Amino acid sequence: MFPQSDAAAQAEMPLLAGLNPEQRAAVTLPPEPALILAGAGSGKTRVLTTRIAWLLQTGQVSPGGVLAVTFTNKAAKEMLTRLTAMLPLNARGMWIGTFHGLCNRLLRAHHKLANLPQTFQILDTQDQLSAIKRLYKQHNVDEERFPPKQMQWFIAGCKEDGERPRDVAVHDGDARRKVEIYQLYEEQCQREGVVDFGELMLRSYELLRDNDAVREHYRRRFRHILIDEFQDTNRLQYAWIKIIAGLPAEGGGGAIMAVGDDDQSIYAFRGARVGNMADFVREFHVQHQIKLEQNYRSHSHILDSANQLISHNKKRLGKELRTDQGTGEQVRVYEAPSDFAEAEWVVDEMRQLVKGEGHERKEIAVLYRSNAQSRVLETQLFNAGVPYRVYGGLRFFERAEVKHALAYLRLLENPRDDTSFLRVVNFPPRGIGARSIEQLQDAARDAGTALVDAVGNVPGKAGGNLAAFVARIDVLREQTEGQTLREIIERTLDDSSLLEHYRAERDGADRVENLEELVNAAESFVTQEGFGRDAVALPVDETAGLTQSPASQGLDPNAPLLDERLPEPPPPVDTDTGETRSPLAAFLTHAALEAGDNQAQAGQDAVQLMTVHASKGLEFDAVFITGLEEGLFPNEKAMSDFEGLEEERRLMYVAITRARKRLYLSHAQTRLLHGQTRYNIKSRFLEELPEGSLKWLTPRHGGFASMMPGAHSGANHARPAWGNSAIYPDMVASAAPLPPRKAEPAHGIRAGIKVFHTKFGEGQVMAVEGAGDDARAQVDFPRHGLKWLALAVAKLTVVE
DNA sequence: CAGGTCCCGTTTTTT
DNA sequence: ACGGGACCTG
Repeated sequence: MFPQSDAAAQAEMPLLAGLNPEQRAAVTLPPEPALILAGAGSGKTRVLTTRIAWLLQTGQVSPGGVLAVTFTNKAAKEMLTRLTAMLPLNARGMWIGTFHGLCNRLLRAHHKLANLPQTFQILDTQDQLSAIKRLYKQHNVDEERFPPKQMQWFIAGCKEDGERPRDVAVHDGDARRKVEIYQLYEEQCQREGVVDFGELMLRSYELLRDNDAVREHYRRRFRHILIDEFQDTNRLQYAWIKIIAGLPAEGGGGAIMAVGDDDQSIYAFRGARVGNMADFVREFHVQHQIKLEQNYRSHSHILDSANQLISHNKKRLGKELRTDQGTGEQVRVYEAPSDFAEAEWVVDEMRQLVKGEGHERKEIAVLYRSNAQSRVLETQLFNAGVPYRVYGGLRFFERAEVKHALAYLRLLENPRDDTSFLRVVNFPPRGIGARSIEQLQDAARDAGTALVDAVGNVPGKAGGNLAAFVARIDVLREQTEGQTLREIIERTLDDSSLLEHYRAERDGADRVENLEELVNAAESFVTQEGFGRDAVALPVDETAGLTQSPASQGLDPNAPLLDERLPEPPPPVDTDTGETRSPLAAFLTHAALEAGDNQAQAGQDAVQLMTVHASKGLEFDAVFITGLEEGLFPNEKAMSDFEGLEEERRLMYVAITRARKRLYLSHAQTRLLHGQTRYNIKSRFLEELPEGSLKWLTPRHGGFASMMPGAHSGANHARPAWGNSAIYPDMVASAAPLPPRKAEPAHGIRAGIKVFHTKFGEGQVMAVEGAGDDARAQVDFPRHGLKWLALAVAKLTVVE
């Protein structure tokens, strides 16, 4: 699109220096729909940010015309950081954020049109569940019949499909009841002025769908839309993109760039639809598809392994990673007799990496399929005195004491937030028991009001206590009026007696610390997000600016002069979080949309432990992928269908591509799971790797089908001697003593052997668990698939 | 209201 | 095995 030669373009565009041809092509695509297939480690974020910088620098767009959407706050922050490092620019006008963050921004700006109070609060998953449970009590819903968790899943699913209660197809009585509950839940949320995560998306989608002026306004404004991790979008998110961009058929569908990798799609279980990629190409008439296949991360033994593994998937858009970095080391594979021994081995290897080869601990990661696997590893690391860090678990803003404090703060903003009301009405305890609360809830239901408004209807002592609580909040609200965020929070912690309560508690020290940390978090929020500087923005009026024609609005001061006039960014909301409200309100939104770090002891040079899912997007010099066993990885629960297995394989692909220089793969013959020893055979994924890129640290034998020699007849394993000595004579010395073990099961069914079933025919035993009458075996029948069979019932004969 | 007991679930997770 | 939540009792 530029007439200059490459060299000339580069001279003028230092931004483009150092990009490979595909990357440069992607960055400089014309303003038309495009799909970038970005392989792992191919410089995706760099392309995205350089694209934006290039568009700005060449004057094709002003900051206000950019909409960039990510999934996580981390990714959004990263994009913004890199962008501001590239170009000195005012990031204010840019809309870079997560789907939910941007939706929040839209809804705040147009709260009236969206039929929400400006102070609407956001329910996180916990809050949502408690809201549902509360609803159940009010309407006598049977928790047994409609488990709240399931209901929550149902509601989230409906919203992800864009369905309101009236849109849900009903086939039977149970379904009708579920939809009724969904309806009641919606009414409750509306009454209380709260929205859940799904609602943020759906409500803003509907806002755009139902208001022509608003929709047209944003379509005109956002001249360039970029979407990261497109393979992870769900149905509603894609619909949202379509409505904000406009399809070509509707005269829209201009410069929209979707970046993604179908091979790294690992979130189908939470609604992600890889199919959106193909739909996008079709519906936006995509003419530009670019594959980024040059990998800048890993050596080629590692990449070859990843490529070969993923080639076993049938459903792919097709892509192969390559590198200039040389072959590097082979992938090391280890078979351990037990999960315990596997963990020991991991720790030994790590010591060698750190002490012997001078690797930093934080450059070493141990990945596993499920969180339960971290335990053994942690024990070993702890005993060996190796500093480690586990990802996952409760995040800062999800901790009980922090949520209590936030509940008080939310009541200051919105007294009708019943979820928050109930959370703290008697916490710390102030003599308001279940009885009083019940009375209050009944009164509120009868009057059709929020709890706070029904307090006057509760007679006697209970009513007095409740009134005292409400008065306390009211006084706090008045007294903190106009104070800084820090002052508000400190005062709230004191006046609520939360601090006092935890200080008096025996094990309350951590909680007190977290509450103090909350003050710090608020403080850094204020400085980082610029509150206190110019937080008091214009009044929010969603019609302002929409009725006027763009031409009458003048130019964006940041916009370069172009022959084309750019519409001014929409008036009201435009700080980083889209807030125009008080710092407190902004902070509460921040807390709800960004739950904070979930890793302990940050900063220290520690080995990193995490699930494969959590590792996506990260990279390390050395990576251990542990527990490569059938049933665990690929996980049996994910393997009910073909799609499930392919997703597991993509998960393995993600895991492999985390490693820069060294990759270790391991599996254990036995593993303690849910208090029982399970006998697992090694993962099929190990068989799907290129033999030449692997280095077996333990003797290799047999294939997928022939595990555990010596186990193919019932007679052999009556021997209590746990049998590696026969198979791996060289391992006896090095292997750690095994933990005490129960005697061998008498039924003679063990993982790896072939059995015959009168109905299903011949099959292979994948796993055995339980003992005595409870013993069951998972058998893979060629014609019938995986089955769990109770050994006391099923007639299985061992096939020689 | 605290403190004990029973029972359930236990793949992956962000917002 | 183990932790969290619901439920019951003193």
